[in-house]
Amino acid sequence: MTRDDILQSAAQVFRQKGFHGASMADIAEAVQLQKASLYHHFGSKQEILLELLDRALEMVTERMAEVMARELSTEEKLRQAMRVYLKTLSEQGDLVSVLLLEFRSLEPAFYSRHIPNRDRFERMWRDLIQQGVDEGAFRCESVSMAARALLGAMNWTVTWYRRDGPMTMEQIADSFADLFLNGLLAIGHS
Amino acid sequence: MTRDDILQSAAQVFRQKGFHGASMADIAEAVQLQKASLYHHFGSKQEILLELLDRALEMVTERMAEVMARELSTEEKLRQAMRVYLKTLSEQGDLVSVLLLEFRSLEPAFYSRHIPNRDRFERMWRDLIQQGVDEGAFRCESVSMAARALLGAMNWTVTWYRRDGPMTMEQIADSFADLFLNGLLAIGHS
DNA sequence: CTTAAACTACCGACCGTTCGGTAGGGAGAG
DNA sequence: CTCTCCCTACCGAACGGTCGGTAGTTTAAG
Repeated sequence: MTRDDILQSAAQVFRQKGFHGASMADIAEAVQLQKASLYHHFGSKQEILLELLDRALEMVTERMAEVMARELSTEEKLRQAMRVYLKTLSEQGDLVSVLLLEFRSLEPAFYSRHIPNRDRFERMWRDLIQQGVDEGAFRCESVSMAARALLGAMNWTVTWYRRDGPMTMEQIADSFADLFLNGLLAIGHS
Repeated sequence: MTRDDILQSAAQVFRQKGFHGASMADIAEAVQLQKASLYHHFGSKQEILLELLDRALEMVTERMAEVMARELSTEEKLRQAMRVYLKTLSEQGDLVSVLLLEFRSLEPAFYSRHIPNRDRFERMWRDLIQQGVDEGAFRCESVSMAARALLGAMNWTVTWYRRDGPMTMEQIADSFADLFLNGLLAIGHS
């Protein structure tokens, strides 16, 4: 059993039961180990959560940066960013769910160290939108509110998306992108 | 101490620590009672959560229905619905946070009884958007995806909104409404 | 022989919950 | 007016069980 195996099982258990609702015994059972054996690999339950959050955030940030570096129109970049992020959310559902839903369970010390990374990821989205506004491709009152609406809609999918549902994450991403780019109104705007 | 006092404090504690992270002793302390005394008013910790969720959902559904009944254009109705929902979210932050974030802590039996009410609330939003499409005022590929994007953006505010932040919930609501109605693109759509 | 990784056995603390009991305030009978 | 009875609200103490975490031992591979 490797560190990674434990993390993967822990993410699964945390997603199902929540951090406080899941016990070390639950994690141990999921990874087919005795509870005490977990402490050979990790110092504490908190440490498992912290590493999960770090890894998850690093992953989504990395993938986002990769999209940002592409040579594309801002509109297309936004579309692809949404597609990549939501695809990550479906492929690494356990990991990202923990990132989005359980980071409030971090102890204050770890929590405050986690926040800056989180902000960095959110800023990438703000910057992307801001770039569109600067170019004249986008138009919106508040860039930060637009970014938060966008991220909110996408993040919230962890609460209802099922892999065996009627739509794939790519379809959902395209649907969201159309909505955010064109809006609901049938007539063009002034 | 009334049942309501306990519920209010419980919502506050659940929001801060999560359902599983909060103990009956925490709730008792918040309402200045011994934890044994809580069992005079409620049968179990689960029962407190259940009643909180029921009340919260009933409240937002009621307010939403009130807006739906107004004689307005569909666009204006959507704007007002968003304003009312987000205002509720800021005024009853504890209650709605528990509704949105802790309902997964319900035991399966209660959970399945809760779901239909939840669906009923979400359907109101879908119906509102569908009405706009039928009238020709709105245009979107998938009504249910639009509703979920809308609700996701709004629900996610519980994770970042602070009452002492730079924007009021009304401003945020208007900002979100403009974004969802007009979209990001600067040029009119085809 | 060493060392990493797993085990069994256990700890004190805390969990949700229950129990027996009490303070105080009406309600009804005499 | 008072005595009895009951009721609501609450409390201190304790219950069985589970929690995160530790100590010490065995296993297995290099």
